[in-house]
Amino acid sequence: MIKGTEQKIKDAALTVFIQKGFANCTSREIAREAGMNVALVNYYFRSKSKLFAIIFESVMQDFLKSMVQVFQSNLPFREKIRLLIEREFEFLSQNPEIPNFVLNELSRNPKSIENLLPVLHMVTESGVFDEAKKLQSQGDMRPMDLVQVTLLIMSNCQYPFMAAPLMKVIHGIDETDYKNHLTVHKTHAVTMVLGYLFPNDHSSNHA
Amino acid sequence: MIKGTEQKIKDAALTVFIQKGFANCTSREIAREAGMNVALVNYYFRSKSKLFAIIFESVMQDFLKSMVQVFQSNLPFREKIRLLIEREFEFLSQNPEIPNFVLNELSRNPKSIENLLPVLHMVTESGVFDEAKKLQSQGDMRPMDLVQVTLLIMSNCQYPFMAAPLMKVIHGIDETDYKNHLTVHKTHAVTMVLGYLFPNDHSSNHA
DNA sequence: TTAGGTTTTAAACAATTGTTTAATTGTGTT
DNA sequence: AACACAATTAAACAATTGTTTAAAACCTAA
Repeated sequence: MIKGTEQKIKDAALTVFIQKGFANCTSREIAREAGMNVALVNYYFRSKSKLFAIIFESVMQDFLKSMVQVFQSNLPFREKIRLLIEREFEFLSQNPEIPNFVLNELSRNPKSIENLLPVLHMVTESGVFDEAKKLQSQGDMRPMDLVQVTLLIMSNCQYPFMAAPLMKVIHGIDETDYKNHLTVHKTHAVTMVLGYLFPNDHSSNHA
Repeated sequence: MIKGTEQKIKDAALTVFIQKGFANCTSREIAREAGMNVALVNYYFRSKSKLFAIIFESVMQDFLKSMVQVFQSNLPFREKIRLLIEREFEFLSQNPEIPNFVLNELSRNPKSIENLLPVLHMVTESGVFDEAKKLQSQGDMRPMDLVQVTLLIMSNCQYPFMAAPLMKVIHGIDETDYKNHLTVHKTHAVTMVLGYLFPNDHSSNHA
């Protein structure tokens, strides 16, 4: 299939923005990556900032919608968490720079998330939070604030990908080695998080 | 005490670099923060890059030396881990932007860590890794690669601070609320990680 | 074919960047 | 006081930035 000019620019922008961040790249760099003139980028997207906003929002939408999809499934809560973690590892294996990209932008410009509030509400409205609270009141899940639950899950999924350069140099290993460690790490993350959230269920507490 | 010009520049650079990153700030911004002329910054540090390198290395040294200090103590291994996590939370409470700062720079310029290899070796030479391996062979610690152990610890310490802007917007809470969640989260991190690393020791497995 | 429009380009714009120059101020020594 | 040297500044430099302009190339329909 042939890609139109607009899509070519979006693809190039995604590549460059994610790799170098907003401030650390130039309009001309994006144009070059897309194989065209600088002016044409602005002809389609008015400005570097507007182009960035579009890319950022599309990345966030993909990310959040994948989460919501898991939450809306009719799996038991415990399996939702497991699936969420496994999916996250899969996704991040192919897009390891996305967490950094998102967090950087949010700290650079906290308002950038405003247009995404509707998508964010889909998470709340999916009912996962209520589901968790119910399990907690039944004693089937460790009682703790859901902010902590979110943190436990995302910490153990996202950080290992974000910290790749640091880990490689600390342990003196290369890219391939580290990727192998990451696939192993997925099972640890699943076992540990589930084991902590559901301390009464010993079916998969110990590897 | 009176601060000399050179130190004033370093302080200003630390503030600005950490807050905005290398690419997203200007030499003039640093000079203004230090209350002086742009040329004076270069008079003392030759260039923006050289100044950044100095700041980066000093931040990393503080960070790593604090780790080594824990490792060199004569606490039992389990307590070293606990102390490490607690110290990390303390440190990050007052310097929450440092992980982002470090990881960004490492991905922007992987060579920036080269001058720090000697300090990095202090971690290896502290003997923690051997200590862990010994405990594992004795069956006192869950058998797993030490890369994974490092990851488990750092994920659950650093990510919660890095993801503050994202978490605040996902759960619709403000800075104060989130800080409270972070202090609670420390106990979860300690309990979960220790419980996972030492599954046979039930003394503090369940909160 | 040609007229009217869209798409693409080269060139220019003003603003900002990191860095340097040359002059000014300050400080301490003789 | 006069000199020498360090510290500080204002001004300028060339390069790069995001953005705009005006012309060229392309397309489509009559």
